[in-house]
Amino acid sequence: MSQRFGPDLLRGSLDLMVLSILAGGSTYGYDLQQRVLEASGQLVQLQAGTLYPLLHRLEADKLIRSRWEDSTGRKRKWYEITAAGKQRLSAQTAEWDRYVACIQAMLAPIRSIVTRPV
Amino acid sequence: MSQRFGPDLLRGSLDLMVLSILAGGSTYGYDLQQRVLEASGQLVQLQAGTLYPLLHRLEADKLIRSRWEDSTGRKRKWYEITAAGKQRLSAQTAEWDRYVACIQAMLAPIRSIVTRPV
DNA sequence: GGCAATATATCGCCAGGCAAGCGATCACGC
DNA sequence: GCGTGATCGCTTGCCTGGCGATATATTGCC
Repeated sequence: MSQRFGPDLLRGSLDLMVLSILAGGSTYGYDLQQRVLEASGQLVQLQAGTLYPLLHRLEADKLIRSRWEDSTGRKRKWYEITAAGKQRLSAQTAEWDRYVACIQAMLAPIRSIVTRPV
Repeated sequence: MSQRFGPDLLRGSLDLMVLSILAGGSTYGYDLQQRVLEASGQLVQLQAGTLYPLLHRLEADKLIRSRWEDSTGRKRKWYEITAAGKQRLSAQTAEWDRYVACIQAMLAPIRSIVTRPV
């Protein structure tokens, strides 16, 4: 199992991850957790104490919508991305891209200098 | 002037930026602020209330070292990166690269779907 | 003298990740 | 039946760290 990422790194893009997963199809919390884990190559282990407050926040912001479903045997809360959520996703993806480009540019000079491995 | 980045995005990599600047040469706080601003294409405006606590934190962790200097006319506090700081920089750069790759992979599927601009 | 820029610093607010814990349900083996 | 572990949702409290506001002093310019 490779190393996980620090909380501060994740902070910027957990919304992004969740929204992107939901953009690929509706699902419920627990499954979302598994999907993020898998999609990240076991690197992002979304904790329950992180996931549920996050979902509630996104719902409060009308970016996602929820519905209890028990017809599938088990009582689960399904989440679906809204139109506003898709807009946010695309905006946030764009911001992410700009950010990455920005940091890469800042790191470029030192990549050649500090390539001394421990 | 392009849009700035949200605090949550910056949170993951401000240390990285400061260390990378200092790896390129010693300098003092205020100048560092200007350098980050310039190096980021005016996108990262490091606030004083962010910068100084950050520098103190890095110093407490022995990643940088400081020295008051007033021989250059003005009294300024110069910061220099330590050996431990360089190691941290290289480790954090590696983590950043892994993180970016991870997120890019997660976003890849939705890039083709949600390309509907507002 | 007045005012902006330079230079460092601190305080309090607040958002949010996360550990820990809770309660409930379901499947499986014994 | 009964324990055990996975599934499923949720909450509380801690702690970190960016940021606005504010303080303070110096320098240069008009």
